[in-house]
Amino acid sequence: MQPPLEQSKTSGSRTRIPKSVVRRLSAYLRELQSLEPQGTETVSSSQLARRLGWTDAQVRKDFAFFGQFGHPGVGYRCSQLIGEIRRILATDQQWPVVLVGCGNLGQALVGYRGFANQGFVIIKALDIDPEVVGQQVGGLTVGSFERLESELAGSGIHIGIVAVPSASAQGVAERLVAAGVTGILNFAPIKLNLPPSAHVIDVDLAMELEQLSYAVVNERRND
Amino acid sequence: MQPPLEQSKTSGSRTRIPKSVVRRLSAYLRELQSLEPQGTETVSSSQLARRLGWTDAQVRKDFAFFGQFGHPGVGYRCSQLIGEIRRILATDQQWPVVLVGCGNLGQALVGYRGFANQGFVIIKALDIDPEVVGQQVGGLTVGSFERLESELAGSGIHIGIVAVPSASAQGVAERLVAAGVTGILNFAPIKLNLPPSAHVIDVDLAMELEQLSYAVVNERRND
DNA sequence: CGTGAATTGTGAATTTGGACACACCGCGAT
DNA sequence: ATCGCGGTGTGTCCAAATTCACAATTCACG
Repeated sequence: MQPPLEQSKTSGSRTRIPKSVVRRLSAYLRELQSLEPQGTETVSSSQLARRLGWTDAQVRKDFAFFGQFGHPGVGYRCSQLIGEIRRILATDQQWPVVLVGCGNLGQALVGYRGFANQGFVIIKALDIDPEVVGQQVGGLTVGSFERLESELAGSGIHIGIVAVPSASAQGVAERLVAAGVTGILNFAPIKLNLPPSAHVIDVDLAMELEQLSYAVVNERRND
Repeated sequence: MQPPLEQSKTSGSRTRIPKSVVRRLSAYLRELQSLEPQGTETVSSSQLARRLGWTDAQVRKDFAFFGQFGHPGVGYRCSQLIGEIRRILATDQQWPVVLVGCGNLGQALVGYRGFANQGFVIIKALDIDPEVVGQQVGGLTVGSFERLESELAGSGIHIGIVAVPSASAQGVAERLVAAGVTGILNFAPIKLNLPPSAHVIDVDLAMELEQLSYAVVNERRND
């Protein structure tokens, strides 16, 4: 039994938090956000679990990583829990985001309502193509990627979205990181090679379809 | 030691295959596809591992689920391995796909080159909005979702993409399943409730950004 | 044709993440 | 005020997945 040094869950719990837990946190948040407008005041771990297809213990364990949000005998108060999760995910603040690449996908992302709902606002859209620079996309004027550094100066932007062709993605990402972006959402189907200070999340849509085709062909009860 | 009953890895290995393995298979495929054009004939498990940030043992174990594709002392022949993986993922064939929802995102998806590269072709684009039905989107004429069943009749479509607002997603998905679609790529940020015969993969873009904001705020060495 | 270097495939060990079960806690009803 | 029910937080256990380590195999080269 170690002495209870600085291990009080409620503040800075230093037990490494698995990626999968943080991922589920987002899922809980979505579920709560769809529950609250229906007038649901409180929700129990087993209700949440049933809706998401997991176990109640899982739900409670996940929350326990970050503190004690529940009320024994009652469950979790939706609005409070939403607040807690947003605080954990750091979406209780607005995140300005830069988008690089205003092709089909990029343009769609600028107009995507789901981002703003969760606190992410694309405030800069950049492209390398002179034909595109200067045009209006969803209320934004496309800036020049070549002037990235000056475009970002003082903007407080730490998150960037890469929606450029595979061939350009690595270079774009490096330049973003050099300009102070530490989180990158990458839509190019290649593995970015960046310093460990940079956080990358890949969204490979073809990969998702591959998972589907595999699942469809191998009809089994293993989901 | 059990007798070698129908367990010859090479054909129908009946050891349940973890989802995560199939996911990595897609990643290997991308990496190989970017390697081959560079003239790389063979690749070793440790090379692949280094590029993807995993361990060599992991790479070999993953492949071992499906058979023995390697050549001791040599490694894996890229073109052969690509073929094997595509066969496993069932992307050695063309998959016709139906898209429902031709808003910003939907339109971008129709024009997305990455799909066709991996064998997925959106051959039907549908929408519920009479304003949109009949318009041209990336070479396709938008059809009416209301006529879903007749649109899909005899098309051999088993994969559908749901790119509609959250409120309509559940209904759309149910109707797709009823029309014979067994694999659904869902962009709506809600949990679809479907019979277990249906395979669903969720792509929640705001969730991905949440993972990023969490990572950016909690700068740790835990990725 | 034999030897050495390289690399696979895989059993064993280790780590990680998830399920179970239960003590404890509040609230509501009587 | 007390009792019982519903529900959380968590120690313990179990399963799954990752890493380790090594025998077996192939190719290159002399």
